[in-house]
Amino acid sequence: MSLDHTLAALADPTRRAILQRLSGGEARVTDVAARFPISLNSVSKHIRVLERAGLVRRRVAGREHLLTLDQRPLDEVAAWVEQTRAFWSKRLDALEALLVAEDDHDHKEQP
Amino acid sequence: MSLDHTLAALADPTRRAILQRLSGGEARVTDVAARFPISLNSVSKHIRVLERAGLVRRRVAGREHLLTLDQRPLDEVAAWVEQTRAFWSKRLDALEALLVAEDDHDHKEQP
DNA sequence: GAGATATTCACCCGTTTGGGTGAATGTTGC
DNA sequence: GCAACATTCACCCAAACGGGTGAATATCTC
Repeated sequence: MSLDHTLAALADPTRRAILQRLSGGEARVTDVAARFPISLNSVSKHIRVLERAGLVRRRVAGREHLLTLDQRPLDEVAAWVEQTRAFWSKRLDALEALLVAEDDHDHKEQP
Repeated sequence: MSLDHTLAALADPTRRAILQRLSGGEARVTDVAARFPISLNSVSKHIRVLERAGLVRRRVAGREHLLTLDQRPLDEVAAWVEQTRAFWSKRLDALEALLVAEDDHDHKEQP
């Protein structure tokens, strides 16, 4: 499972901002870097992390590297989160049901 | 926004496994640690990371620390992922629509 | 009070991370 | 061919991470 790489990549605000920038369309490394106060080199490293996580794909055209998003790792994250959330909710619902049942019981005990 | 802490906490497989363990109900630190090949001390550190992210709450009862889940940070992650996914999809749908429109145009050009 | 139990605190260690700089590589355009 | 451009490579640095050990603290139990 590549959840590790994906979640780690998403855990950095600069990288999330890069993804947001790319959601506006294909862009070069330099274009992406222009919006950040850090060096082009650091942005390049962040992009590589996003690439390793599969969130960004690179198309080399001459001296330019065009970057686009890949949604699939995000789909995996969504699937994991929803599955986990559903499981936790079920537990909490069961607990609540149990408490309500006990409450009903109490009401019956006190006419 | 605490997305940073939450995503970083979730990016580690041991920590996700701890959460899974806790989804089975309240447990002590030692109980949680029993399932992992690493030291109790390391598990304790992972638990603290999960606490800092708000995913786990601790209730001290005498010498025992009882741990429970808190779903809210996971809800935040779900909200961010779904919002981002929706935005990306919209872009991709728009792109596809554009391509389809061009395709239609082509068809009209070739009777 | 003494010993066992549960947990954290204070360190040590090797690796990764996020930032930086300067040089190297490859491409474009004149 | 040469200068400008786009990007990465190869380093440096401080901080954080994930693991470990041993000691300290607090609580329970006898």
